[in-house]
Amino acid sequence: MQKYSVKEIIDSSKLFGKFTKDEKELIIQKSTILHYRKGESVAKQGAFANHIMLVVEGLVKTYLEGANEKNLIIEFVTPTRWVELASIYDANFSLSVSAIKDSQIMFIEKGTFINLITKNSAFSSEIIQTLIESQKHYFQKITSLGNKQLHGRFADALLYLSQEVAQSAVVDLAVTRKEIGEYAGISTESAIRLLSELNHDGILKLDGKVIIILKENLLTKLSQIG
Amino acid sequence: MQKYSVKEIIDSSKLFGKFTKDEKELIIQKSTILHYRKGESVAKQGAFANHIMLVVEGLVKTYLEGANEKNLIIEFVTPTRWVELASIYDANFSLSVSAIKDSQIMFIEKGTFINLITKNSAFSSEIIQTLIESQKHYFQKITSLGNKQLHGRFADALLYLSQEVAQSAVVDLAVTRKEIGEYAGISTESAIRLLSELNHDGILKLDGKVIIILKENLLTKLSQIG
DNA sequence: CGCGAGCTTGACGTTGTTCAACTAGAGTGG
DNA sequence: CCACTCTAGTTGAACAACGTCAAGCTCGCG
Repeated sequence: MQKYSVKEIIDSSKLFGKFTKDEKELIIQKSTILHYRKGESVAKQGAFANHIMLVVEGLVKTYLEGANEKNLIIEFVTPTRWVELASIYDANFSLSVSAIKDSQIMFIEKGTFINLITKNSAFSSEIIQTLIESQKHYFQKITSLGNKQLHGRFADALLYLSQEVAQSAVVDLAVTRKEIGEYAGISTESAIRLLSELNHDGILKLDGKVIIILKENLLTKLSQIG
Repeated sequence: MQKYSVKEIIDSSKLFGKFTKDEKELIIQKSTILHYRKGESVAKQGAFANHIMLVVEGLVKTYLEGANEKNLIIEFVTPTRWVELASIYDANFSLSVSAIKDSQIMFIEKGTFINLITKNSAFSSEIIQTLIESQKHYFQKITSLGNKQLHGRFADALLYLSQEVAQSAVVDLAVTRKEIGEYAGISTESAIRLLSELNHDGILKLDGKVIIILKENLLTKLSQIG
């Protein structure tokens, strides 16, 4: 796997396009990239947060740790996206984060980040827009969990994985059935049963961990019915 | 009910403390206060949004309209708080809003609001903080809906109503059992049954629509158990 | 080559919604 | 002011939806 440097990321990602040369230099000084193995924990819900995280390479999940050993996955984060932006103005992480594939995460020192927000209003507007974008995602999750049942929730999960994460009808992520269930808010067994049911009905095709969506419009219908 | 003027609100609420005299003057020119009767709709999910809303007096609810006629209440908003801040950078409302009590809502023209965010970095930081604060609320709702059952969800709802909305052990809002159910993500009948169960067990006391929390620590325990 | 994690399937039990019927109180029009 | 209606609240019973449990399988990794 290619190892990225902070400079490469800052020069290539449009997230940093609004910054001056000096500001970029500052970020480079105050940032570092760490490497995580598949399965490794990146951040722990409740832990002290003093950096802002950005996925540079790989795939991570963010999740809420429930009372009864049950996790609820909130998001699968791909490059190049912020992770747990809420930690900007929050001393502790609201979510846990762990790597699904081998991943590289860039950490920016929090004070520097806050400084940039204050100084650069174009950047702070972007952050606000990103937060609002996330908010819409949370509303979708709340709708899914709150007033849909099995089929609707599962369809939501598949549509999310395909459209938002894989950005393809071919969902070739290293995601387990358990994780699909934890994202959809259903049991692992239900996720498995639904997958094979939809496979059987020709709505999708299974090939090991790879899921190929064949009839997205039917999934959308399932999502709407609830 | 006292009728508020925009000027009174801007002079008295700390939300506007960071603005200069000129900025305040601008807001006054670009804002208006409207009155809503109990039950009236203030904003409709999906509708075009060109103002930012602030509850000045009364009580409103924000909710997601589900597929099968089921609403899911996201928040009960009291004075003086922003409603549906997401509409800053979103053309359409993500949520519906309606009045639970007779209410007064201040509407600020969106362009002006965006302008203030850009010009006044202290204000934009505050908006970011408010958005992050909401985010934590959404995570609580997701946890509640996603991995708790009846009792846990209901306890979450009561604790929210008492601690966040009423800010008192005496919950004297004009909220119906149906609305409590719609907040907790359970059926109206379940909400009723749980209320009378907890009443019977001495954990709370019912007096018509008024709910008095007697043993908050037990509710907290129920919430944790799930 | 063996072990464990992930996957799969069926049977069973629990949980909570839905349906139905009834009561009480608040609002409305004659 | 009274009758009427409609909404909110309440309770019990039946049923459907899903999670849980158990058992066996497969595949990849050490």
